[in-house]
Amino acid sequence: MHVKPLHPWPSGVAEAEAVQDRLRAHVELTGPDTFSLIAGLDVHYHGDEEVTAAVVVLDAATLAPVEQVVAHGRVTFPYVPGLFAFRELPALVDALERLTVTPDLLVCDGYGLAHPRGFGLACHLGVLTGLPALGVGKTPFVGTHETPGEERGAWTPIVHEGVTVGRALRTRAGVKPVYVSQGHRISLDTATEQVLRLASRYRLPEPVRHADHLARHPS
DNA sequence: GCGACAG
DNA sequence: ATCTTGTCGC
Repeated sequence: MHVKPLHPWPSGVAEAEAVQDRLRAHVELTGPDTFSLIAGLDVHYHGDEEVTAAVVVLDAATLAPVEQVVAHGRVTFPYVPGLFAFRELPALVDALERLTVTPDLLVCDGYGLAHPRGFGLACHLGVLTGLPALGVGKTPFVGTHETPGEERGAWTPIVHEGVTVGRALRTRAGVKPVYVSQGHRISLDTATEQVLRLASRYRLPEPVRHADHLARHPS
């Protein structure tokens, strides 16, 4: 599939923040509410600079894998909370460009709107591909939230600067919640619904689990 | 001012 | 992210 070029690529923190501030205007918070091909994305780190990015596309109805691709690369950007996307984006875009099918939803490992400047990895990937995208985080990042109820499906809003930017969602009874936020072309209700549907067996959505496995054990 | 801070 | 064993539970 085609992905918009990453250029201009920032060389430092200030430039990276400026890129986020500029691209944020392109984010759309509404979109389709059903999907047929769902992609999970993840990156695995080896040593200091080497990374493997993996994308796994699942049939939305059966969750059967349709296509799997990996891309190897080197990380150039330092880890700065809020600029995390600049570490993983090049390898993830390489992997996406190797797909022969075009998914209609990207499930990203990280945040979308729930980000210091409202433009996390899921927003960035959504804008570059033009596809609906959502982010699933494993630990709280920005904003405040109450602990959701212990039952599967329970959720509470994540509020940042007076605005709801995501939800803490319990995907399995008695297991730590996950943190869902919109990336691009999706409503918060639809993002929540998809994550809950994709995470009935495990805490994290199946597409992300498949991608994580593939990135660790490329075949 | 200081610490905390997606992966 | 990663460095790491056993253990509890389905």
